[in-house]
Amino acid sequence: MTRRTKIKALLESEQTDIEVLVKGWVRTFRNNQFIALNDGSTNHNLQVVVDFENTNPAKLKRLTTGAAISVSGTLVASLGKGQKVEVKAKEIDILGDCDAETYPIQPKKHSLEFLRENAHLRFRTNTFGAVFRVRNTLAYAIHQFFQERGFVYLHTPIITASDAEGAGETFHVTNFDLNRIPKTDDGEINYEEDFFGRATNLTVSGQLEGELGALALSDIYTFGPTFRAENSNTTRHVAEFWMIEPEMAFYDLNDNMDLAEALLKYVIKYALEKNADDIEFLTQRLLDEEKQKPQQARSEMNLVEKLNFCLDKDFERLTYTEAIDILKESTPNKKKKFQYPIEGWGTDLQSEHERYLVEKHFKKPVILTDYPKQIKAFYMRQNDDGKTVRAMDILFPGIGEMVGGSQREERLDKLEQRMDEMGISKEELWWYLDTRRFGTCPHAGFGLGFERLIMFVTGMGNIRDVIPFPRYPKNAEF
RNA sequence: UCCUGAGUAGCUCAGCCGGUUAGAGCAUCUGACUGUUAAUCAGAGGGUCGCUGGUUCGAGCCCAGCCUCAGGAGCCA
Repeated sequence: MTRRTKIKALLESEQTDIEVLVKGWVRTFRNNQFIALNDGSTNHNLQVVVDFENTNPAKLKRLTTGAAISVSGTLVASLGKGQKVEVKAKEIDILGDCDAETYPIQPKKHSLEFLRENAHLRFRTNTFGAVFRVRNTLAYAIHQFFQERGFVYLHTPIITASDAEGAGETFHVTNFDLNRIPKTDDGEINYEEDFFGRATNLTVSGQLEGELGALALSDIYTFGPTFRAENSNTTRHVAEFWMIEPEMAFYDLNDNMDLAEALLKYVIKYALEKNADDIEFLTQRLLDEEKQKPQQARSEMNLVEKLNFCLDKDFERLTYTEAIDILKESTPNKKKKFQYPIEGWGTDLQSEHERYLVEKHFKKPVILTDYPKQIKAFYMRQNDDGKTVRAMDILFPGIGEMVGGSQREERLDKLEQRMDEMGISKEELWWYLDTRRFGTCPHAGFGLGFERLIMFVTGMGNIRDVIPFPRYPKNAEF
C-alpha cells in the first residue's frame, strides 16, 4: 500500500519509474486521455495519463472538471512537451463526482467579481490558490520575524469595552433580545442588564492593551482579527481584517520606523523565496491583464520587479511638513490638477496627494512623520514645537497607508492634558493611565494591515480578493 | 455615505434612432479524433433582458423608484 504523495513533491522528484498514489481535483480532462490534476500543494498541475482503451467508458465520463479522484500509477518521464514528469495511471477512483452542467468553475478565465460571488469554490482556481498560499507564507514569516527577535506574541481581547481610541465605528456585542431591550427609567438602554454589565463591542485595535504588555515584557506583538463597522465601499477596506500590532518598550520613533521597514522587507523577501512559483504566476497574470490597457497606462515594473525594487531601496523618510512643501511646489498642484489643492499646513493629506508622493515623486515606499497633532490620536507623543506628534505612516504604491504608528506619549501630565482637550474619558481608561503612573518609559509601536500587505505582494487590486471570506457592507455570505 | 458606470444564455460580452423570431465566443450535451497543454473538428440544447411601476400602437433600448455589482472619494489598516 503506497502512501499518498502531494503533487508538489512529485513534480520536484528526482526519481522516476516509481509507484505513486496521488489525490486531487481534476482541472481539465483533455483528449480523453490527459488529466490535469491539482491538489493545492502547488500552482502546477500533475499530468495523469489514462489508458483510455482499457478503462471503462462510464468511468471516463466521470472525469469532469472539479471531480475529486485518487490515482495510483507510475511516475515516469513525460513523453509530451510541457512537463518533465507525468503519472501513468494504473487505477483511478472517483472520490467525488462533479456535475459539469452545474459546477460554476470552468476551465476558462473567470472575472474576479464572479469568483468573489463563488468564494467557497474560488480556492480551486490558479489565482486564488496562489493568493492564499502567499497569505499563509506571509503570516508565518511575520511570526518568524518577531520570534527571531524575542518578541512575545500577545493575545489582546476581541471583545472590549473601550472604543476610546476613536478609531471608527464599532460593532456592538450584546446578549439582549433585540425585540425587548431593557431600558432605564429615563428611556436609555440599560447595559447593566447585558452580558458584561456594560456596553461592549468588537475590537478596533489591540494597541492600548498591547502597550500594557510591552511595559513589562519589553517587546510584544499581536496578530489577530479587527473589526470596523464603517460603511466603507472601497478596494482597500473590509469590516473584518487582520492586523499586526507590535509594541516596544524603550523604542523611539526612529527605532519604530527601522523595525517596520525591516519587517516589511523580511516578509516580502521570504515570500519571494518561498512562493516563487505563485508570485511568478501572479506576475504573469498581471502582465496579461495589462495587455488590455493602453501603453501609457501600463506599469513600468512588473510584480516581481516591484517587490525586488522595494527590497533594494531604503524607504523615503520625511516629515509631514516637508511633504506639504513638496506638494505645494508640485506640478499638479500648480496646474490645479489636484481635486483638493494644497491649502497650507494642518489638514490631512488626501489619497491623491499620497499617491503623488509615492507613485510620482519618490516612486518607492514613503514614511511620513510628525503630523499635526489635531489630525492624530490622543496617545501620540507630543513634539516640543507644540504642534506636531511623533506619528508615522508608511505609504505604499497602489495601496496607500500600509502601516500607521507612533511613539506613545509616556508623560502622564501631557497625556492627561491631551485627553482632556480631545474629550476622552480618563476614568474609563484608568488602567491605561496607570502605566504612566507606575514605571512609565518611552515606547512605540505600529499597526500593519495584513490584507494590505498581501495586496502588495500578490498584486491583487481589491482587498476582498486576499481574504478568504470578506465581510463588507451588505455582505456576510459563507 | 457621496460621485461615476454597469446589470442581456452557466461565464464574458454585442444588441443601431424604440419596430417583426434577442446574437457571438467560451462552457455544457451528442458525435468524431486520440501525445493533448484553457486540445481540436462537426452538430445540438440553453433567455423572467436585475426588480417594480410608468410613457408608447409597440420597450432589452425612454422615464421614475428600488436592489446588486464595479471604479473613484471620504473614513482608515
